Amino acid sequence: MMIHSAPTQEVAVIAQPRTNGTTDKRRRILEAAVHVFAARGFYNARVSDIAKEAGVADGTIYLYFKNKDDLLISLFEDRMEAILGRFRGELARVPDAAGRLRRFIELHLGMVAEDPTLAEVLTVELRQSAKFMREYKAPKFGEYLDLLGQTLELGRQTGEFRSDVDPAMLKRAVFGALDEVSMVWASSRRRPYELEAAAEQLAQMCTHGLLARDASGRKTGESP
Amino acid sequence: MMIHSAPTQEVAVIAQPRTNGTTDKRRRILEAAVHVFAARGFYNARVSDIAKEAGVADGTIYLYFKNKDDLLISLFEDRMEAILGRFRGELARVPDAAGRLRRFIELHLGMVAEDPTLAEVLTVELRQSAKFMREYKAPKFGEYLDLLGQTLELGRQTGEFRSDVDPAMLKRAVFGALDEVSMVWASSRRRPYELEAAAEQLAQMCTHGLLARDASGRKTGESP
Amino acid sequence: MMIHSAPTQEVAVIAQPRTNGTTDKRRRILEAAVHVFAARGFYNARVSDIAKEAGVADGTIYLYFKNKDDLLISLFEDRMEAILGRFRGELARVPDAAGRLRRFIELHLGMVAEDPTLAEVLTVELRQSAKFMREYKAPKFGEYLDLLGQTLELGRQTGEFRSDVDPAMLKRAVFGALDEVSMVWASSRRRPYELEAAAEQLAQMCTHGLLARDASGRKTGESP
Amino acid sequence: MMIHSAPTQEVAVIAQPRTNGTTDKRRRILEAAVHVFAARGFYNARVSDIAKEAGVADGTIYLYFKNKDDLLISLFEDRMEAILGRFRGELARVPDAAGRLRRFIELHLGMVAEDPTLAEVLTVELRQSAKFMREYKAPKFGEYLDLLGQTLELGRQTGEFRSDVDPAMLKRAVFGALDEVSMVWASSRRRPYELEAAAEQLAQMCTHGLLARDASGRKTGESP
DNA sequence: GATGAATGAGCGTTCATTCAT
DNA sequence: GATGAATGAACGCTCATTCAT
Repeated sequence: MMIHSAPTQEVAVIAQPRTNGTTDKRRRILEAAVHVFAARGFYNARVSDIAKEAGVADGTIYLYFKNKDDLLISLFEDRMEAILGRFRGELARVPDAAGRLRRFIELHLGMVAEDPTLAEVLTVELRQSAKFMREYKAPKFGEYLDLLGQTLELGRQTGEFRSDVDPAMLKRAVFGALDEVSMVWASSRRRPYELEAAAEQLAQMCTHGLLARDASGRKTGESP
Repeated sequence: MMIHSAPTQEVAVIAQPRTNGTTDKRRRILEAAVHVFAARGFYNARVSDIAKEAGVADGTIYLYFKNKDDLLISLFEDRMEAILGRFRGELARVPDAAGRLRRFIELHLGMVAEDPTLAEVLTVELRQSAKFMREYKAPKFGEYLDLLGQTLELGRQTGEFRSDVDPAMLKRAVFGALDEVSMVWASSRRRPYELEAAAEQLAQMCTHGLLARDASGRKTGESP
Repeated sequence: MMIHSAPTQEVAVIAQPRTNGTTDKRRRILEAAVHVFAARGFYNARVSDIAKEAGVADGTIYLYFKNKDDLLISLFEDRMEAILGRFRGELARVPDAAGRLRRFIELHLGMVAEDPTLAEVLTVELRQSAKFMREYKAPKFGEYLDLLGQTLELGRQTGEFRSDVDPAMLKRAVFGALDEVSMVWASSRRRPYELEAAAEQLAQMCTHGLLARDASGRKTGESP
Repeated sequence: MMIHSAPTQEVAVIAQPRTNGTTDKRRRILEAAVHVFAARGFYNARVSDIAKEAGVADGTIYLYFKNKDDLLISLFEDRMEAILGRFRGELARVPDAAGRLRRFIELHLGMVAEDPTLAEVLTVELRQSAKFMREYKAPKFGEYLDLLGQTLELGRQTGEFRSDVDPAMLKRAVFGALDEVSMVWASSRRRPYELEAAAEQLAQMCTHGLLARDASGRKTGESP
């Protein structure tokens, strides 16, 4: 298994082809926002703190983002964009649903291990955003969830998973499990468990728990 | 299965022995806080809104709670107290670990079905609290998680569950799954799935996924 | 002539029948706003300056007024209310249009002489308000202008004034003349002319200029 | 009478002898400033809006004007310069004071009819400027007023007007009347009166109201 | 000269908390 | 205990102005 999943190829090849000033400043602000939001939470984070950490003036932030809310949203979309790209590539390599589910779990927790700070923000602040901006639909996050949903649906249709699995609900359940495990790990100073081991256990639980047939080939009981 | 799990005994027996004014006012404030926090989120909720909804003056809130943070914390502790009592009673009736796990899942989602508003607050705002009050340890919430942890540990020790299950991590995973499923259900105007069905599926996934032996009695592979 | 037109009756009798706290604080804020707006202009006036001058906290202003704009508007309406009351009473005592026009001029300039600071604000800031709040209709100011308009219309209908006078336009002209004369007088440290003399001259110009017949009883030329 | 007083000669003769870039850019900025100040008012106008409308960069404005205030001041001086030239030429053709006064009124309102946008700015924003820049003396505006003042003084000295007319005050009154009538006309979407008719009425009122003798040759009463 | 990205001082407004009644 | 008017610290955001290119 590969938790510290080294960014496979594209990242290794070229980091930032063109570092034009604009992109750079925007990137620095987002980077700073991750740290400050992680450290203080969205509501307690001061825009001026982010500016200071990014090494720009307060006003500069408003050249790149509409307001504080937009900064958080952009952060989500920006990071999710990259994550989605990587996940799609990785999942495509795995043919069976159970394998994909396992890979997803490994990738998710691998990502958390790589960048705990980002994980904290994506994990904790996403919830509030659902509250404080009723209108924000987090499209990228929807796509992320759908990677899970599609995997579950695939397994259901191929008969790999039980016919009664409800992807719309279970994608939330699996995500919720990963998210909580991630948050606890990322938030606590002294890491309470190994993420690699966690990935293995969660993969076991999720895949075994959903399989249509057990190891002996016997059909598992489906809900009536 | 029993999602709309009617409060079994204690609540029915002693409703409110003494309705002294003080307790009543405190209760009304907490009640109002649930609604306002659910509707607007902790940070966007104004103390004066809670006061208005509770039918008391703004200042009165500070007679019962130290500050806004304390109001949220007290809300957690207060509700968790009741929940813990009920859960402990219910779980004690089930002898085996798998059955207890299933019962916990049913109770948790049943609780959400009973009081979605409360679920929204407990579910969403708990996350932020971890952020905004580093010091707050949420003792009752720890006890709640431990009900899960003890069940998992029980199963592990009796050999019902695989020997490698890590209760400290898995209690988080199970809780995360329940929490996310609850939040989505409680937050969306039109309920995206049935909570009863969700309980059944989650119980299946969690119990089957953790069992030491499959239905044929064969040992399931444990992680090396 | 009576420029320093002593407030005839009502004001002399009872100033403020009930000085309840609320009214008092609101009054002090409005009073302070007059001074600060007069001294610095609406846009350069800081809300905190007004608060300081009123002897209240910044936030207190927002208990009585929606925002800074509303403070200016309320100031207009409040002062105009009182002015309208006085003017209506005074004008009713004069039967002929020319006399009323003269009395209006005397009252207007008398008011300026009494409270130059208020005059400065009413005079200068009213213009901008028309600009910066397109929606604000300044109803009381409309009534004030109509006192002039009605006087002109009266004179036109009784034949006292020429039949071609256009009250809608001329009320603006007369007001504009008074306003400009007032503003210059109130704004300049060393008063450039006597307001009493100005009132006499303006009254002469306006009444003679509008009369249907000159002193010899001959009809004055009307515009074709 | 000639309200739509076509720019008599000079403008037709020399349009723009040299369109060197510098002058052109300055001109475009002033032009844009007129529109933006008229549309939003001085304080609500953003320098960047003016730059955009002028088709130049924000910084360019500061190559031609010291700051935003200076832009407004320069606008006044620039436009007044042209206006003064035209007015002086026109007034010189009229020998008697009453005729000149009438001509001034016609020219002023004619100017407003020609360029209402400019009128709005000159009219409304001039007031604030008196407030926000105590030091700005608006020399050209002073000259403009003096055209009126000199006319009144002329009439007084020749005995055409009553001997007690106070030019220093009355020039303000006449200007105020014209200004208010202009502002209302220029500001309201649907023009509330005809400017030509207004000019005629104001000319009547001002001249008749000031004449030393009425149509029958009888001396009008002077103030004691 | 021209640009426009960057700056940062400045201000309006909010709202948790206090305390005189 | 209960009130709610008053407080004032705190912060998001704007925009005139600068200056490196």
